[in-house]
Amino acid sequence: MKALLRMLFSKPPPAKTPSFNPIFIDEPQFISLIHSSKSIKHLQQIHAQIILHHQFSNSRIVTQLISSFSFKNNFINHALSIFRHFNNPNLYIFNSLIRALADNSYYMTSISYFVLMLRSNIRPANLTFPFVLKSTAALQEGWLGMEIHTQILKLGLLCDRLVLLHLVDMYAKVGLLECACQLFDESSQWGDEARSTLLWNVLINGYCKVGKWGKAVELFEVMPEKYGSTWSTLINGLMKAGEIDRAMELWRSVEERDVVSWTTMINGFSLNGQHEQALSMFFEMLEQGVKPNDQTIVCALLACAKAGALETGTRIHDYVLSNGFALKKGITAALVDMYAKCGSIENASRVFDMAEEKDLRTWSVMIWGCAINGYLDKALDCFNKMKSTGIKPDGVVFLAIITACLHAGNVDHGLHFFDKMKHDYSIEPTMKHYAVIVDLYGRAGRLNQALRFIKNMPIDPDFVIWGALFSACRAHKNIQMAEYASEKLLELEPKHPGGYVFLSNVYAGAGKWQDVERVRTKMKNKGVAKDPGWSYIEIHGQVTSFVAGDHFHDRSDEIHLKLDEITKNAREFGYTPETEWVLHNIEEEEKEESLGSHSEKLALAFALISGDDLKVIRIVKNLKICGDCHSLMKHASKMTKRDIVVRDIKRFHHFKNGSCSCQDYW
DNA sequence: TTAGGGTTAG
Repeated sequence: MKALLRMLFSKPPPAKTPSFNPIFIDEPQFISLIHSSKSIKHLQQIHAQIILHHQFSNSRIVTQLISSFSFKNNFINHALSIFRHFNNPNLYIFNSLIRALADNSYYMTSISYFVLMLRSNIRPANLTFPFVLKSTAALQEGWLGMEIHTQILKLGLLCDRLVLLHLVDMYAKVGLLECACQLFDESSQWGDEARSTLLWNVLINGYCKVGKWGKAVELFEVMPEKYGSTWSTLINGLMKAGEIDRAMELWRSVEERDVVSWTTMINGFSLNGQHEQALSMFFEMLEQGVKPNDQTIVCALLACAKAGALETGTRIHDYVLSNGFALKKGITAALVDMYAKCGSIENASRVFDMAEEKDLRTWSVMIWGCAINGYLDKALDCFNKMKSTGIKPDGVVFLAIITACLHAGNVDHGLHFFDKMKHDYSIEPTMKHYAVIVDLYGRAGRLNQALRFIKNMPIDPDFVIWGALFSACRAHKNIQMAEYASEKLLELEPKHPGGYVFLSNVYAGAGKWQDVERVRTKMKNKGVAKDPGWSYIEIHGQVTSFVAGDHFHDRSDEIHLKLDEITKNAREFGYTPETEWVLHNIEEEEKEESLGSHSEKLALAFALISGDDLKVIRIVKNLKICGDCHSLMKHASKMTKRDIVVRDIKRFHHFKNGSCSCQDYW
């Protein structure tokens, strides 16, 4: 093979006289060359040779070429261009293109080539349908699925077990479970061979995906032979439905727990916000001698990222390095994400810089990391570098870069990128993009512009949009506009606690206690409960969570004593509790007490009594940090001479020597 | 046979 490659690339045949060709390469040689090609450049050279050797109408070779190009991300256009230059494409050429498009998420285009195939009077075969159905499922187009079903019937291909499998899968994925069930029942006519365990699996998966896990359990129980993955599917379904205990019970009953079932549990705990359990499950798995795969590592790192568990994340990073895991794109992106979300942008950058392969997602997590940590310049630098490597930014990258502008308070830059995305890249903004722009205007106090922007949006503003305007009104004390926004919020989601909490916050801020009471009563009458605030802290690799007013911790008394001490000392440095952040109409002293038990403060006190050697105290909070806690953290960082890092729902606050990286703008 | 499968996933 090496000799053949050398022969090919060192002495290409003269381009102008292709008929005179001293080196003859036959079909099997070309095919094995394509299979062994390592880079895109290599493939392009082989493509050139195919043309020079007049082999461009050889469908066996071209089929291989199309699939090879499609395996490399971002090169699907090469596959398309090869297809377009092929005269009279046959079944194989069509199949390989349809597959290439479906595999690269170009679902619509793959369907359109399927249609073209039919119009060109080329009869689809069994191997055409798995990919066409995959695209249909992804597009969520049930009617299209039915049309294709008819085609399959006409061609008599329903008895093909994989065609049947994909058809049932498609119906389950587009939510037409009755059709899936009917097909499943009818399939018994072809015997057990056709009705494979996988077919059961697909149906059970379908039920889980629409949240009908009860039905899934029923099917599972009557299933003749239980396949490993079915357990995982079901456990995953139960976890997604929040049925943690049932999932655990089922998982315990699995005799041979494989990597996938462990990963499902780890991921399931994480999905339910139980990151501590997710991580202890991961370490239990290691203790039991089960080797994690890339996906397990990604899930475990994700749990660290969510809980802000830097120490544990670093431990997993060490594990990855010493156990021969290749730093492929998935793990790299997860590591960068973990370090960035744990507030360690230095380590995130280090992993990122060392990564051999950087895809859109790797760049994307890095830019997000810069954004939430408040490094606009670094985010911009990454954005430009990414473009120079030829990767085109997508909507998510633009969202990250605009968010970076938001946290840096740079309105003009943010608006510039928003326009650039629309006009230069033809990316249609999503609700999230609009929300960031509203936030951008709102935080800068440009409330009228924000409102005008919302009114001119081409899509109907959702809860988040009005919420962003609302927060801005609150910060800039515009009660009239806040009331308007809150009306919109309550219209959209009358059961969502956010709308009520927002409104009572505004009234409380303005001292309008009667109005606060009115909102609170309304909230109670409608049975709406406020989201509890919680915080995570990791000390010596152990994650602990606190909720506001928490007295459940073993060392609760000590924690509260320590907190009193910090507050007292802070007062001597000029800290006064900012009671406007309390909702209730209560006496000043009580208000102070209510503020005093916010979960991030409890976490801080816990860190101070248990981690003498902690140089940096890292806290993760599920809501936005309140002004009072923000103020106390600043004082605490100065008094204790320790850095305090708080990640709230929006961004990072790095407190150092009495000031915060957000410059009090958040 | 020029080529098709499910489970965990940011």
